[in-house]
Amino acid sequence: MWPELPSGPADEMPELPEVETIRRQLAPRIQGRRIQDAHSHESEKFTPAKDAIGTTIQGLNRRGKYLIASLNDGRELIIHLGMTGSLTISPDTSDDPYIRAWWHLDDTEYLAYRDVRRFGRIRCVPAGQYDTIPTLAAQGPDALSPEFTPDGFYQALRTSRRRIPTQLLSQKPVAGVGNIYGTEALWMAGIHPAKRQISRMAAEKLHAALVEVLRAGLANGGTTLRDYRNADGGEGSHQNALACYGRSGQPCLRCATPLQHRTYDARTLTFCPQCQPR
DNA sequence: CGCAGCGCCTGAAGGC
DNA sequence: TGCCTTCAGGCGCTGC
Repeated sequence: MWPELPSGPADEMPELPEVETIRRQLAPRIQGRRIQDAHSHESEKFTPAKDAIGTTIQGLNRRGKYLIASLNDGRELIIHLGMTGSLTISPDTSDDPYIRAWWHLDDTEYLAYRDVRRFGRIRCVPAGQYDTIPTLAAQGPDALSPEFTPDGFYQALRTSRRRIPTQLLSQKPVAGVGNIYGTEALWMAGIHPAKRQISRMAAEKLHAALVEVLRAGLANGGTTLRDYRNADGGEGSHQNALACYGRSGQPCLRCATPLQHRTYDARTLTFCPQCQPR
């Protein structure tokens, strides 16, 4: 018998590969469509969904984990999926109690936002005006953009004395990374999650690992451990490719040492004590 | 201005 | 069986 996994099946949150998968599926289906009507949960996290009524969607972009729909009146509809958010297109509004918002497109279909835990949020702002969305305004280059460079990444990591995983989750050195892909990249790069400073060479390895693991996650359509579904309701398959996240107690795929997990800054990090020395 | 600490949420899982 | 507690965690906000 393997030792127990960390309590319960791990949750997952939509990170860059999951959000980009959804974006690619939705973009051609909502572009050019008019939002005839909209509805939302009463929470102020979601009521801005209704601010987009009467506009036409011109395109759907993404920055980090934020989906950004450009509207024809110069504003943008911004959607963050939080931990359990999903977006699907359906011919009608269902009685699903976890639908927190929907937009009626051209009197034909509905774009539905489902979020069990309500950690996501929706905003409607003048294009590019993100001062009321602090994480979006302050986040670093998107991990799959050309602006994400090894040198810029190293310099960004140098400016903070927080632990490396905490810096990654802040979205400041790079945008789009969450606990799953961050854990995988740290394992790939051989960096212990308690570290606060790393060398230029280690930063370059981590940069390459992040790009590699996020591209792999995207190629696999995202990671579905429990909640994540893409815009067609389908599951990703990258959970089958995870080498470290959720594998505490199981042997490291490189050196067979049992992986360990520990809480740093209120987040569970799994790592190999042999391959990721302090 | 960086950052620590807290709150938001709910279902799942463990304890008794 | 069922009630109660704990856990998970991205991000916004507050205050040091």
